Amino acid sequence: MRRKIVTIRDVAEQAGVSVSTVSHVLNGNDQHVSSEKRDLVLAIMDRLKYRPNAIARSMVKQKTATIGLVISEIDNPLFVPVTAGVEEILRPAGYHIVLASAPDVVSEKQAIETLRSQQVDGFIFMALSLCYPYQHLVQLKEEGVPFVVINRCLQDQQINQVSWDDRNAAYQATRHLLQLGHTRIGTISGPLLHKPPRRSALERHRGWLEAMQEFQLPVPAEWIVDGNYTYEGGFEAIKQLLARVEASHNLPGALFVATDIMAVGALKALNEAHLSVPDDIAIIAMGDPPFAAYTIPALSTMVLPVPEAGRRAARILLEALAHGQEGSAVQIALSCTLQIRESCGALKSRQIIVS
Amino acid sequence: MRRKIVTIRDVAEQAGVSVSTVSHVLNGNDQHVSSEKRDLVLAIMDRLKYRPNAIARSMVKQKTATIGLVISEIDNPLFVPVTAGVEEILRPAGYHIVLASAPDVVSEKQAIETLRSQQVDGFIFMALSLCYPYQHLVQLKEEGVPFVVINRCLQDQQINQVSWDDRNAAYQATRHLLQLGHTRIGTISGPLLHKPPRRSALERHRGWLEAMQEFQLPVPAEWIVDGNYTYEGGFEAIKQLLARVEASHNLPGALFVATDIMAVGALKALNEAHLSVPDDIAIIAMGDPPFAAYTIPALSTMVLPVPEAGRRAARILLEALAHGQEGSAVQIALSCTLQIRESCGALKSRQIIVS
DNA sequence: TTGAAAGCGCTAACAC
DNA sequence: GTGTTAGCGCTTTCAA
Repeated sequence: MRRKIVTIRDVAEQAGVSVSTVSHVLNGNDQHVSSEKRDLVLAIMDRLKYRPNAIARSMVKQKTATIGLVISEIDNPLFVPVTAGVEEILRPAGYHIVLASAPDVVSEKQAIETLRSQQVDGFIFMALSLCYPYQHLVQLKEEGVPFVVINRCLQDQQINQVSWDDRNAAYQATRHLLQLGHTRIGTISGPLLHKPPRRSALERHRGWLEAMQEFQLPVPAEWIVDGNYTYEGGFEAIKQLLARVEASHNLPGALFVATDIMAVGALKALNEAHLSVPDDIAIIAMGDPPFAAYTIPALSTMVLPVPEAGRRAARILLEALAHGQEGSAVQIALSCTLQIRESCGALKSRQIIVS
Repeated sequence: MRRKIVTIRDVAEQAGVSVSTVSHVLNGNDQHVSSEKRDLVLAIMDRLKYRPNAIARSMVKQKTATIGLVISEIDNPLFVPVTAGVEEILRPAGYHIVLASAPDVVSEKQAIETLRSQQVDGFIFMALSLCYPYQHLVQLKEEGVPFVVINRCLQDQQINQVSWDDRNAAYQATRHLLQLGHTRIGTISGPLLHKPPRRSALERHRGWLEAMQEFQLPVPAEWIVDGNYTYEGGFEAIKQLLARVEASHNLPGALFVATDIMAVGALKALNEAHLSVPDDIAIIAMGDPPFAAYTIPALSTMVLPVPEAGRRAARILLEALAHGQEGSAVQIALSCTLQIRESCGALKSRQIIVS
């Protein structure tokens, strides 16, 4: 990369000491070096603009102080805050992050291979909640490579995992609607029929359902519509809902929408239909990306603690890196908090739960 | 990283050949190896689950096939599409990307140091358009390290740069408003008074001004308000504009808003003031992040070709990596295209330009 | 406290 | 074609 590479040997020569002495001051092994020599060496390094070669060091130490962060969808809004959380913990610990995006299992395997040949010390996998096969992860584990997995659907108790408690969050979201006095609550769900299944979509749907059933509220099939986790899906979901109830005029008074982006699409379709949110239909969503606060009306939503997931994952990994993997795996489900904005409106007259 | 590391020597031993033969098949130097031996070696590699050590290879080859991507703001919406564009070009060329976020000059210098000690082969710098000092970049250049800079404010003709033609884009945006028949056009600008200056804010403002002056249209000071490139800034800008014209009722009929996020804030404030977009005020913005299509009304905007900037930067870098830096630097200003959606409405009765 | 020397896993002359 | 060997820049015993 540079014309003339300054090596530890050049420094040693200039300073009139041996390479091992230079190496010692480089690594802060002060007990092995007299302070005069140390200062001298430091001065020479400075003068020569010596830059230690991390590659060479990694080769002998058999570790690189870098970890691989493999992301299933680089344009997922969760990606940036997770990365930020991971960085926040890993950087002060002296680790670097190398990123790989791997939209499917095949490219994930490839990414793992590549990163391993780059000698990363461990991995964090950040996924959609897709229930992919994960045999290769089990194998990674068996080979003794430390890693942790965020937001993935896998049953293995031996694998470090952090995720969100989607079911409970959806339950709480629905309860919020109930507390506001709503009883006619429909849902725009994530892709319930997707193959492979999407854990979060299933769990969120289940949370909504449980809340409804707990209060013995009707959940007509026409109020359940799949929005496929996209803006367009949310938009179409409303169109479809409206078409379904056209004859019956049986419109729900509120909607639990499984992601904010679908809620934004729903808002658009509702607006086109001249239906007001929250007056005609209240909406609560989940996720809380930046834009959730910027819609008209601003979205009430369950906030996923995304950076926290990154931090937790990083800490778990650091622990594994330091003390080996021998302990049993860590499994964490982070809980979400309610962020009340405008899309659910105020208390309605009759209220079925008080809590 | 693994208990027992399989090396090229193990493979050679098992196959009963020399390490150089193994190395040759590893590097696809087929002309130097008989096909029987090659197949044998390949089989052994497979059996032993041999994984080449990229670190060791880089050490001897004096290059790592990785480039450093340093980003000034990781949560800038431009970041992901730029990265995607860079990846698209670099990956097929066999390069890896290591990411560093460096919000200020100091951490940028640090990031450069760190990445250089990791022996990256080159850099791409992706910036806000801040006019930071860039002495360290000049020095990088002098040391012969190839790099290219995206969206940065620097005058050096010797440095590879790709950016957007902000001035012209703003000019075109304003012309769109003019063509629609607007003549009373205000602006919500980026931070014009920021230190260090922000090139894009200045240029966009200038583009608007030039269009207005070209048609000798009035640009009253009360129609120019600083929105600081944020949602909140856009929101407050409208509040302020409304306050300023409260007495005179001298409201502009259209607004050139320098970024979409400010436009979203403006939409909110306008909505609160019961002013309709585009009927009372037309809005055109710049940037075109995903949410620009999702607002109500959807934003007409000048789209910055962000992935293209990433691709260009990557290609320039690849070129420099392959053939050295001896040629003069490449400087590209990408032009933006108009995306018409809803926020400007339809043609008004009288129209001052036809083109 | 200091230094000499043996590698880390791989490539690339250079011999054969 | 194939093998031998000298490093790449650094850390780390082990002696001195």
